[in-house]
Amino acid sequence: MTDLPKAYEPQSFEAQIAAEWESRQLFRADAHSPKPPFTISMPPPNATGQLHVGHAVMLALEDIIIRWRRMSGDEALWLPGTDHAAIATENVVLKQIQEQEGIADPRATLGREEVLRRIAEYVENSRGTIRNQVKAMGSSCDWSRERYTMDPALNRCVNETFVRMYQDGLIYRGPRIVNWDPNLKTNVSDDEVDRKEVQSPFYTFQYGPFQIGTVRPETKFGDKYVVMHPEDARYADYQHGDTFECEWINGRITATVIKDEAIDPEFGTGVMTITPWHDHTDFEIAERHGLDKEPIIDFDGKLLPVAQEFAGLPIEAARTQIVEKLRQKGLLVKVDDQYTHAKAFNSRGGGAIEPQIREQWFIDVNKEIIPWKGEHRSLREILIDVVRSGDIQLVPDRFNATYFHWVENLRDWCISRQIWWGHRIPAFYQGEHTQIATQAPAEGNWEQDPDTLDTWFSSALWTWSTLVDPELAQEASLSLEQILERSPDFRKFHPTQVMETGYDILFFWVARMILMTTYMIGEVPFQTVYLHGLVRTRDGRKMSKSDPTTAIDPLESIDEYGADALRLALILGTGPGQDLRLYPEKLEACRRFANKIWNAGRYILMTIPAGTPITPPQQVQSELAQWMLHGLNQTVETVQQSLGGYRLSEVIDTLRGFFWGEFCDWYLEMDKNPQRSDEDNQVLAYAYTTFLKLLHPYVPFVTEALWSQFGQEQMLAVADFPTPQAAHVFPEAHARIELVKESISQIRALRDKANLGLDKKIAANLDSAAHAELFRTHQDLIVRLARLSELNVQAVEPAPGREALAAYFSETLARIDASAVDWSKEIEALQKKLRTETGFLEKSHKKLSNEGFLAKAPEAVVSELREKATQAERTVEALRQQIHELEKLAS
RNA sequence: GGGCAUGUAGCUCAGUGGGAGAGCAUUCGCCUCACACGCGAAAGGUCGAAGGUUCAAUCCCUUCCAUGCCCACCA
Repeated sequence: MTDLPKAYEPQSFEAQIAAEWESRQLFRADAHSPKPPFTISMPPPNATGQLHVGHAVMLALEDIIIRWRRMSGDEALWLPGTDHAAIATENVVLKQIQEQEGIADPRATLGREEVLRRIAEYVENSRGTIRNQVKAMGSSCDWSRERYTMDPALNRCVNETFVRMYQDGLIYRGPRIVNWDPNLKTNVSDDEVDRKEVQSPFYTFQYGPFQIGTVRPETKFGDKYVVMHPEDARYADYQHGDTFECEWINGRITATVIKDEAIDPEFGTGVMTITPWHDHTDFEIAERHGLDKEPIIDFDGKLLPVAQEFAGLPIEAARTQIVEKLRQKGLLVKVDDQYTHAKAFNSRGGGAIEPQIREQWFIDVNKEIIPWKGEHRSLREILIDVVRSGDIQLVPDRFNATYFHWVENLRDWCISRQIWWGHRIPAFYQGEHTQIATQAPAEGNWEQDPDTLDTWFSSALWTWSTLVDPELAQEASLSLEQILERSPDFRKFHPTQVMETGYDILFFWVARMILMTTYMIGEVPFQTVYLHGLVRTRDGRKMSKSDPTTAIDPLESIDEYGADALRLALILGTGPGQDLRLYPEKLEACRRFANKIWNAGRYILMTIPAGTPITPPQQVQSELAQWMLHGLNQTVETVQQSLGGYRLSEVIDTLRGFFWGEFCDWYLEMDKNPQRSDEDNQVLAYAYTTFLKLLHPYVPFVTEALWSQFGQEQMLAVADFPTPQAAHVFPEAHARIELVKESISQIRALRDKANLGLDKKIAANLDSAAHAELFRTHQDLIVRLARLSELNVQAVEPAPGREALAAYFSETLARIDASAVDWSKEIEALQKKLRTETGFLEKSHKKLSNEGFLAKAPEAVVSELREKATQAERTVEALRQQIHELEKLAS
């Protein structure tokens, strides 16, 4: 019946199946469908990027969820897209121009328009790459709705958002200290700053009557404030506001004493001078006391004229010279070369951060003006409320604590960047005048703000800006409300159901989507946030793209093991929020599972007649079939429960265990019977195709390939997900077959030992009452399995059943040469078993004579323990006898 | 300094208030007509340590030890 190739070779069919899904438009969502919506917005990978293993995890998880919901009858939309990744992209392209064309400063040489054209060109080329890579993973997203954070429609949303926030007074412009990167010549947000431990000399200088500590002497020119803790007894003689004259780097200065609690009296001398222009803490102290601020370093990282003889020097060079000058003046008290401290770096590929004060745009997170649940709340309060109230659920929920902590310490968000690639700030200037508008004023000579918005500003709108109708978004006459109102996608698919992303961008992105969406739309962007962990190497190192010795390339893995195997490997053995280790052996094991699915399918297709229905059989006579259906039914139930709780690894564990361990290893083996009835065939086809459906969200390719052999018109991707069948509950049959399995396993173990010449008790075991009963009722199954389990087929065959098996074993025993056997090991093993068994027995007896236990434990537990204890007694007795006999043999 | 995790078989990890589980690796026996990417069997664990709650703890509570991550203005 089948034309399937013999061997499982995923490379030979995966691409074909993906193309088939696409040409049939199976993943295209219908905004007018009556079905309930289920939406996932794909976290947009950087448009310039290559698919890396972190993306692969994201794609696997989301595809599983969306396929499951689609098959379960939801109108499923998984919306893909890419992010323009402002700083990272601009940086890459500028570097490329520098290296390939030898242009030292491309921005100055080429101008804004040309640079933007080049970046756009570069992005256009690489967007296609990532799209194909996403498809290779088997992702069932709706490509007809693909979006890009720089789409015109999204730009409209960005501008509308900016303008409304400005009008509400939530966006303001002002001079603030920012994290300036002199390398990339832009500032970055607090969250984009990485701190690394570095060792740099810690200097102590004489500053008037005080000794002050610093690692940054080069900023100290303008220092005319000396700060200490108000409670510090050592400096009680000095009052806040006292002034004194002292000798400093470039001559005498007048200094003022400031008392502030930000100072740690334990650190250094408990006294420091401040440089408000170039340090966050100092800036805050200066703000508190209304102190002067003065720039010392320019935006290129060089000293300003205030440094006099040092002006124009870069920081590092200036530092040593200044220290030398102070030493000569006798003001250097000591140097600690071993000092380590956390220095700030730009995590977006830049260098050291040099804080600067600049005019920047900010979002005010504390202004309580937003109508929310009948009150006026601030952005920060709403952020807390939606998670606390359960409107948004974090999975796993332990991230609540970190989330609240972050929100509580949230400062105003600096949204302007001094780069060109991105959404340009919709602020227009004409002399003294400023206009904030979605479009440049028609009249007059207005100049737009040169800065662009933080990438996260536009991605914060992702869930809803991607659902606005792109054409409506171009209608300048329509308001944003009207556009949203008339966009069918937005009305149908927002809010989304699940946001799935790495826990490392909970703050960058997830929190900001909540912030912007609740403000603009008045509803949450998503209901559930599923957070996945980092991918690590076998020994726990973080997999890094730039380090080829640690990174596993998903595309190479797909080539070698298939996309199905990769998906499984990224899911198995991991919970939400848990880091995951990936290594070749794991991929190999997952490939073997796919191979097992393949071969089981081939066997079934080869042995059932063409046209066998895959519908659930109505009447099932055979006990074996009943056992199968019962187990399958339980599996479906478990799977449904686990999926509902997003315990995605548990699901595949259950499925693999039951499919491989029960269906293949027992059912298919016991089923190997030349005279199979129609009923048997139908059960087989039904059970197997049910597995295909259950497994499909995890391994879409191999299941779809096999499904295609069952003569169904509909593709598996849109088949109905299995639900428990009330008619398939057969507890008695289930219990009996389980007993058969257990007995057979025992017989196999005994047979192995007999071959080793180590057991004298086989005949006795075979004669035990329980086994005798089973042999009588299940001869046929046992014989079939005997044939397949390396038991001596000839011996069993013409007279099947217990007698033949017993004869076989007696014969084996007769062949054993007692004198050649070392019994001591076997005796030891048996004694160990005896010890654990008696241990359990003692424990059970103690429990059973405990009144508290009898009174408080559930009845089922008590009776179960009684049974087990009785059984244990028998086992103990049997073990004693065996040991006794072996000891006799040994002597 | 605050916060959050983790510690279970040699390795990677599931799991549960009622005699410890999977995959890989190991040992032994099998090329059995779906699959050697396989089949059968075995071995391997004071479930990090010590207390407490409970009739009963690997699981709940406390403390400790180890490991990792996040946040924070220590100049």
